[in-house]
Amino acid sequence: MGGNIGRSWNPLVKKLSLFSPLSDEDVGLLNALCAKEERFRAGEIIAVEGDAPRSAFVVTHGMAFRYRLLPDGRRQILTFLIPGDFFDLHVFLLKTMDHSISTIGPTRIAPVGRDVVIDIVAHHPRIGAALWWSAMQEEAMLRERIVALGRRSAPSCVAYLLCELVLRQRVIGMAGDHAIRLPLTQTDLADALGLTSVHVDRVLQRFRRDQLLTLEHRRLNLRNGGRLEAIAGFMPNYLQLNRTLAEVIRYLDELESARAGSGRLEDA
Amino acid sequence: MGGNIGRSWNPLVKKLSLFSPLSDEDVGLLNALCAKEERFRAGEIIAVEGDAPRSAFVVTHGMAFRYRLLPDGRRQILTFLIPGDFFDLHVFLLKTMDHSISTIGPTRIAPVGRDVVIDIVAHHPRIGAALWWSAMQEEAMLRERIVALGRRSAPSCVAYLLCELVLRQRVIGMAGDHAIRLPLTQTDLADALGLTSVHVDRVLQRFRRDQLLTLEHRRLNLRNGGRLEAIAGFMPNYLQLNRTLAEVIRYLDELESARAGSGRLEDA
DNA sequence: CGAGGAATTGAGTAGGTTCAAGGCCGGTGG
DNA sequence: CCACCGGCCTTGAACCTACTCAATTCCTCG
Repeated sequence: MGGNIGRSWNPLVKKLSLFSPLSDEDVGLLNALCAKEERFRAGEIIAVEGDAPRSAFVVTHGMAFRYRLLPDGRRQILTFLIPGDFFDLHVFLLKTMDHSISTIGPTRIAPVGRDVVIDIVAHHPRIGAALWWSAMQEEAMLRERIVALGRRSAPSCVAYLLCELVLRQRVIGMAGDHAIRLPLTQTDLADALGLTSVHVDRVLQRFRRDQLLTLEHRRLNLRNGGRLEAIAGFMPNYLQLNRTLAEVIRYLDELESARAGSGRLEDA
Repeated sequence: MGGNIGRSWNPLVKKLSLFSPLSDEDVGLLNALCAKEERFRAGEIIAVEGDAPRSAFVVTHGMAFRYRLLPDGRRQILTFLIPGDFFDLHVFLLKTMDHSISTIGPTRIAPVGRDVVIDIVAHHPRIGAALWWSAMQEEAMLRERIVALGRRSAPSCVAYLLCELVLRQRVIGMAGDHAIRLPLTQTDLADALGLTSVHVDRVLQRFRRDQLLTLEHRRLNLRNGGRLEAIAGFMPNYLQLNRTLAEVIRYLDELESARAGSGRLEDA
């Protein structure tokens, strides 16, 4: 599955491979990137709203989330970041962060300087394409969240978020078929879904009563994933996990030829 | 007001200039792009969820929106697209649309083929950078919407959306200080904010009673914009309209040198 | 073993929905 | 120019989902 150079399993490689066929060199580079990880303890704030962004990041272990705090102290969690997520690539374009980032449990994150990003995109088009695809995926998740917050009931929202987290962890090989790590507190779930922790609790209780899932020791066990997806109205296609190799290759070839023709290529 | 080729005012140029200093050649190219516009009548569907995306687009006149329909017929509007918005640049990366796009009033949109996009990015780094920045801006708007839907009251939501639309139109020179075109129906607003048209109506009535705004002939008049922003908790910084020339230039120079050094550059 | 955050419970409340009906345009055709 | 039509806005009353507040229990970690 993921492995390579050393002996290590690398969620970033695993994720990007889904989209783009990576060369051994590519894989080596990604492993090297992830090797320079920094450790953060639980609940540590990595980036603060208003700061200038410093670098891009790759999550290698643990979990983090983007969030905004409102003046009255309420919090809205925007996205969860799990191992394999390579984010804030646009670091040099934005002047200030419009949100903060914090860890959930103990987490390891590898900062990636802008020069490295530039090098990757310049010399490793397959990684570049895969990163771009992964940014599209994150944007699609934002849209999906808007649909959930806007038009779904609380049970449906909760179910949807759990389904998304399960699928994302499955993709990077971190999920058994029926269980994932879920270090989230009910308050975290609530803040991600625009609900109250009290209400999230009641929803989860009902899910348990209905034999849909169990939660214990920071693990989520799915007892009836199908039914949960039905409640969520979960349509995983928005994660765009259905790429075919042929198309990717064709795209990359186009990149190459355009590059030969002139100079640079690729972009948002 | 709308014209093109020759001497005309171009909302795309206006918008991108905010970020990146464009050469005359750049401007010419953008004008040419916008000249090949197609006309759509009110309520016409431009792209359907599930389809393969065909090309990128620039809105030149009118207004459109991205949306999703749920199985039960409910609708969630994701973003509004106004003149100057250049969107779906990632067209070649995604296999299927995860949402649909439709016009509101009569609207003109210029399709931009992938080869043109590639050419722009390859030969016009300033436009490329500006487009990338504009994509970041769209993503920031998605995040802001999540915050609104998740943690703000209905009046606050409505006020926020109006403030955003006013500011966006102002940026492209389509707003007087106190009035903008607003061809949206109350149902549209409701579907964008996860509310009911009935409730949106009551909120707007209250705004009018409080002398905050008036709505007539598809125009929104602000009577007390400051107070409206206060109700919205509107912090326009997320639109990243505060770039300074120096930074942009520095970034572009880096693009140039990296390009010289190798081949391509730039990316998601 | 103790402490503090997290989960749970209950009762009362409120913001927003639902349903249904009526009124107001603006556009269209005679 | 007027009458008609359909979509949109407006209104009211009943309802319900999810919130608030506060107290209690449960865990987990030190």
